[in-house]
Amino acid sequence: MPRPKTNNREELVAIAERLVHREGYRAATIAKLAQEAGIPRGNLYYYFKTKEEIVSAILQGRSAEFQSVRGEWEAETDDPRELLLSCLAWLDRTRGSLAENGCPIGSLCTELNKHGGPVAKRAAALLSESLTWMEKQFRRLGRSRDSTALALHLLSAVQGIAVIANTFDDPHLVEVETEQLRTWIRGL
Amino acid sequence: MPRPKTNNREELVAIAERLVHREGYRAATIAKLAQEAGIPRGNLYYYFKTKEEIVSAILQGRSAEFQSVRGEWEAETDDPRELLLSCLAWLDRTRGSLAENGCPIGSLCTELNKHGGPVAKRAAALLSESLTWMEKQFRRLGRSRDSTALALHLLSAVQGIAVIANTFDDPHLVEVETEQLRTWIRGL
DNA sequence: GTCTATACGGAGATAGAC
DNA sequence: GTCTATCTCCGTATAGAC
Repeated sequence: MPRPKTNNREELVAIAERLVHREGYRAATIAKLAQEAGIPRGNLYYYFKTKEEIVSAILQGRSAEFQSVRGEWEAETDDPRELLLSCLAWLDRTRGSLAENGCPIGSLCTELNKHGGPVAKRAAALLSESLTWMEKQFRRLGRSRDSTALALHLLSAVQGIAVIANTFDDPHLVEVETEQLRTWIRGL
Repeated sequence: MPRPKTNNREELVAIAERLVHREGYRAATIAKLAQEAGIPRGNLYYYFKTKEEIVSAILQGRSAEFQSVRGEWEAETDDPRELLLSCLAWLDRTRGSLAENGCPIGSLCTELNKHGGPVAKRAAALLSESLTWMEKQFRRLGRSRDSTALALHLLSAVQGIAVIANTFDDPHLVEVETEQLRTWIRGL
């Protein structure tokens, strides 16, 4: 019998998600995670065999989350231009978080690529999903010739402004850049 | 008498620069640095009191390096558009390094901002210098009204493509994005 | 399932001989 | 100036009582 299931694992992943976003993979230690969850260190190893397994669970959660968000946009409109603008609106709404801790995927990719290992590829796959989605919208906009390049430009801009806004700790920069990107998308 | 001065300190900074670029601040340990330099761990503390002091020296070096590079561009031309294109040419030339290890400044900013501390601000100052320089060129191009936004867009694009190319370990992506940015600059 | 105790390695940093 | 030895703390992970 599964029972009400206090499902601690999911709660732990949620806490780890925030912790890793705030401090990065290396700095987000097992000790800190256990402390924030209010459980002893050793207990975590009942749910996760290794630290990498935790980050793996986080990435899986993020992937589902983004898929869900894109699903919501697509439920509202079918127009590719509107979909890309929805993406920009989302970027603008998350500016506070971006300025405070950077992009939860991008900063993780940057860190994990230096550290190496198999998790790095899983993180990269998340960005790849975004890229593919954007590419599809540009194609549907009639830009099948340069859809790859346009998607690259957009994802690049999103990741770039996340780095800059985080570096200068200034959410307003996201607003400014979003407005420029909006104008660009509208003019295509 | 200063003497021929084997000036080990500068050599150590150069080695640390590469190590930190390759592995990041936290992963670039004193032990690895000492090993790559071929000296014992404890010896490093004769030249640098703390690890932060090493990164501080690296940042100082990078700042001088970028100033020097911009100086070279300005020695070749006075035209602001050409100067911005020089910047893009440099971006394109460094694509191998960017794909392999990311932007040496941007990735450091991302990491140090999470770790906090006074060095984070010194790293941010480096990006600020680039931003100011770009802004100046856009102003001289006759775009004084939106020079700040345009500079933000350019620096953002540079940082963004560095993240993406590094994530996918693909220098070609830098070429593609550079070409788009070139077209953008030419059309201004 | 939950917790305590601890193994074991590696981090930054210091003391002091040479 | 250079090197060895070592201190102290913290990292992941495990063993095993309850």
